[in-house]
Amino acid sequence: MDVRVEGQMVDAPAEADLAAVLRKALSGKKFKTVVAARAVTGGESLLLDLSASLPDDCHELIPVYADSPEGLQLIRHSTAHVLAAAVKRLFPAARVTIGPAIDNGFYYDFDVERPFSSEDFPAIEAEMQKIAAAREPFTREVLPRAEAEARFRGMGETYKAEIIEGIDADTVSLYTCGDFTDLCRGPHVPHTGFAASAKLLSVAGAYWRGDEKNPMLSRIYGTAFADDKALAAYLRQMEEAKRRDHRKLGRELHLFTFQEDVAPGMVFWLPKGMLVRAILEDFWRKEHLKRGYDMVQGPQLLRVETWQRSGHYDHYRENMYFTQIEDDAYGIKPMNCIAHMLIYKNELRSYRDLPQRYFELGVVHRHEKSGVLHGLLRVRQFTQDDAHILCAPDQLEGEILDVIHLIRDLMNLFGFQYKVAISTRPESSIGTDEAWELATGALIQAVEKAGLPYEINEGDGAFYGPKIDVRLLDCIGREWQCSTIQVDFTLPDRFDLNYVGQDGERHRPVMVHRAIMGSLERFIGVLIEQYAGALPVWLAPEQARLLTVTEAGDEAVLKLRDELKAQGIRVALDTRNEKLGFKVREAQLAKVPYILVVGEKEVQAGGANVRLRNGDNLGLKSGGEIAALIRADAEEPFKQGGMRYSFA
RNA sequence: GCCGCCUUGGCUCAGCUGGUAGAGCGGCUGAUUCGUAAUCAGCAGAUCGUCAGUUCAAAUCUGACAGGCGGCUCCA
Repeated sequence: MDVRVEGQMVDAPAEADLAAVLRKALSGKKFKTVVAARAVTGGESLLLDLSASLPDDCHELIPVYADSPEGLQLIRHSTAHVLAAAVKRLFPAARVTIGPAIDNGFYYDFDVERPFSSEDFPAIEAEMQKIAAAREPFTREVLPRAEAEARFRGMGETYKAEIIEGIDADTVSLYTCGDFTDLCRGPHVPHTGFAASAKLLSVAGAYWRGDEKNPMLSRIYGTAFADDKALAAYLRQMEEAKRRDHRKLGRELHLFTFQEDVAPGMVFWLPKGMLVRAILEDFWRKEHLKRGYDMVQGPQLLRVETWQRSGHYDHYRENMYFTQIEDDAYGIKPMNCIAHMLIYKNELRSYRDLPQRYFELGVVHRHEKSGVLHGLLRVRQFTQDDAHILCAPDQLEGEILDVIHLIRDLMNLFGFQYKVAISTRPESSIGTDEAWELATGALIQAVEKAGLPYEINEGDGAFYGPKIDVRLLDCIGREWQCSTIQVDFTLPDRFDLNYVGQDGERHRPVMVHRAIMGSLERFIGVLIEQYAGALPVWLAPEQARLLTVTEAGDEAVLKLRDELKAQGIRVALDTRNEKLGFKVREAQLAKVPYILVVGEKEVQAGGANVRLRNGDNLGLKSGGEIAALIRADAEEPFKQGGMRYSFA
């Protein structure tokens, strides 16, 4: 039969394996880098081992190369097997569990008496190298389920046996490389030689099947590439990413600090960081006013009875801080919604008043478990750009759409890549089926109307309603939730919110909880990493720094400073008795966008020599020109989007 | 909260198998007036996270606690 391979037709004998077919079409050099192949039959293509025999109705074979994304995933998955094989040789008592490929690498979880530490890596890596050098073939066998289960039980591999119990099929496949056999769906690379460019990265505890109630396993993370060069490049890139870490940059740029012994998980904003925050807040308040929100502010402490009524006391107590004042118990707010509802309830509302959109930069406290704190990205006290929209049911979709547009505009302003997910009804939840259906439908319709790609997270919604979540990435690719939109039919009920409809009857409003930046702390943290500390000019705490060459420039520089300040430019002076190179270096490391040098020439001509933080030199410019330049630069990001910000 | 690792001056880090601490940057003082990523010199600054224990002797060993880092779980 004839099979197409990369454009050429190959005659494939019956019962040929994929490797034999590919070898006919590809040069020897090329063939060596093939790790698997996709067999195209009819409309679909199946990823198969090279040792698999050619499916009957296959008319095309697509080779999967080692350095392709799919090939890398296979290499990493196979390398996880090699890791497990090495561990079993060195620690025969270890029981294996699962070991998948993940983004940028793989992991394998083991049940061991003594958890692994990174000190075990050299020995394990050496053993892996030995296995790789032996180029052991990965061989596949298919067994009836019961037989496979018995075999793993016989080996004492109880976790594997447990996995097989859960598999809904008559047969399962096993893969063997050297002396190690693992339950695995496959496919795998042809031999262990493809696991040669691997490195173990870290150890971690992980619960069996991700459940806190299950035993803690010892997980080893690693990564693997097609060759050593690619591996080295990746490791260098990771080093580079660490330089963007907002915790490091926050310290170096004097933006914020933590005093762990005084207030763990709570930020001390330093003057420069607070200035960034203040600008961001100012912009954001104005944007909300433009979009029809009203600013409100509720109290920080509410009496405990209120939290009991809202359900927070039952469902959220472990995350709350409480305090006792005289004879009364108070809870510090972990959310802003209750106060906003009480503000709504302060007056009798008509359908004509809807929607009511209450906006608050609300400071909330949540007692997060100690192990989860992470710089600005996970804290215990944070400020939400929170709003609660109370509307009639038929206004719901339009309101959600407006919120999505606001999210889109903000993300575009900063050039963030983001992921959207819709979370549906969880098992333990309250409310009627109709309400859930209506709310979920409204969310999906709105997201589709806005043209955003999204995924569905089944059963991941809040207990009172479904939600849209938007996640941003930090510098090493971890996802952090920022925006969230939640539809809530329950709390308006619990607090007996009403509006008088056209019919003169009382009706229940729907509440949309939404935050766009999510938490200002987290958002600024991601922002710092996104820009590697070099914030856009409109947010830069110090937009320009004037440097003198000698003290002969002192007088001129003061005049220039005042001129720029009068134009609303945030400008600082460096008239220290240091060499120019030293001052330029410090300004550049401080990521000041405009470095303005005043020496003898500039004193004569008036103005300053303009250097940008990327090293470009724009030459001599007058004070007026410089101010115009900086303002134009500050306004640049706002040109495309639907937003404006006036620089007063 | 759970698992592993870590915790030495403001920052980054040395300190080997136990004999009561070092450097660079930064700070201060002085000299230098020097044109686009580091001018030179001097000085100050740490009971080595906390509390116990082992020891003649602990930054170094043991334990508990606190905090941090990487994960798990959770979440904005």
